[in-house]
Amino acid sequence: MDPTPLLNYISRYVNLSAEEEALLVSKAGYRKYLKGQFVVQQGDICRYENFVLSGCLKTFYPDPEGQEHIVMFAVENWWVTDLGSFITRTPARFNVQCLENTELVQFSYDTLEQLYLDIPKLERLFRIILQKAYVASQDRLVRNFSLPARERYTEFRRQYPGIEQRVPQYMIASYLGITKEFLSRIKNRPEEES
Amino acid sequence: MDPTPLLNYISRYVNLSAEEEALLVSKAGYRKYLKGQFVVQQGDICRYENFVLSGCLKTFYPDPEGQEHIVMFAVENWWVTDLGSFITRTPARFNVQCLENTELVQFSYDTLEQLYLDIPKLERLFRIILQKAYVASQDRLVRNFSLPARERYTEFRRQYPGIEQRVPQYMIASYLGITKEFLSRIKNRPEEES
DNA sequence: CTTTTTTATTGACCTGGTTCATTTTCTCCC
DNA sequence: GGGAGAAAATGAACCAGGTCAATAAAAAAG
Repeated sequence: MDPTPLLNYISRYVNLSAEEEALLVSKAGYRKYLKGQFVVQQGDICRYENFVLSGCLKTFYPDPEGQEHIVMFAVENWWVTDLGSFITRTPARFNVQCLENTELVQFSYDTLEQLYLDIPKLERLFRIILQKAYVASQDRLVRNFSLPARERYTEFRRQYPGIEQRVPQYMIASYLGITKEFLSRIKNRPEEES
Repeated sequence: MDPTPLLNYISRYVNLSAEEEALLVSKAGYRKYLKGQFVVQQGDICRYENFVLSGCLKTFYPDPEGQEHIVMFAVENWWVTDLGSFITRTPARFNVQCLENTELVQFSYDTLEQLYLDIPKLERLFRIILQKAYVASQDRLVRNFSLPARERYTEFRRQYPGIEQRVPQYMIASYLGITKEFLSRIKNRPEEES
């Protein structure tokens, strides 16, 4: 595998020495998945924090009535895992599935904990990443409360310009929290202006 | 001020030496607010990360139509700030207002950045706190998508048993993303069973 | 190219939750 | 205690978005 994308990504937040980079890479796992394969399966304990080198994945959750709700998409340079399961060693509530053939860098729980001790800068790295992720999650919550579906869709396209071309429309509807039928109507009955 | 609650809280996640604790406390600000006062005001740059020693606050956001949406409540032992504003030094999108007389421990941006350098364990502390906050935020997102209002309300009472007694009902409705009228109906038309 | 399967569109009807207006109940302060 | 303002309850009309069912279009398989 080529760890360059991961190291480039990290260097945006902290400066690792050459030795630290080497250590990190030596502890990193690498795995290829085919389209359709599950990286995390609901009910299992989620073993890895995953960095996406290439490909595209969805994190989703079947609700009590069996409807699938997509929590997030992940593409190149994103982290993806069931964080709740990963940090508490409890059964995953989400599934993570590949929507394309995908290459991941993987860090197991124990490896990552050891890396935090060996390279304290990683604490800083993940602190910063998590700050951003938390703010993004709050933003999304706010949008879901205060914007109607049509505007959430517009917002989605602004924020994830690439993804709409890569995933089917019914998954975008699920991400937005509406039905595929309603999203179809939104697209085909464009904004009647006053 | 008595920093004991803060130190107790921190000790749940990392072990600080006596010197580190002393340094932390020496850098901590302390401030009392009266019921109704604003700790963060939308449009200002949010200057502090705040730890609640006593009292109760709401973080809220007026949507384009002027409706108030409550993003979170904070009580004793919670952190509260507009994190997006705080970390990026940009105007706050949220307001944070006291619902009771409130005592806060405050860390300014520069102070906290310096503390991260002086006490690297704080990177770990906040990394762990943010992991939990992020997971909680994702959970809430999922609940908002997949549960009807009545069950979200039940869930809210399970998760925040104290708060319902401390804040007016219309604020809980706002937190749940429904109107005060509808919450009133939910409470007074109890779950018709089959 | 043709068949099969997966996605997307469209229509008719339905419902959870909103809006607005009115009334009742709670607080709390003089 | 009594009165004023805030909070909660209630009723009636309404709407954003959902459900179900039936095509149509596109993609994948052969």
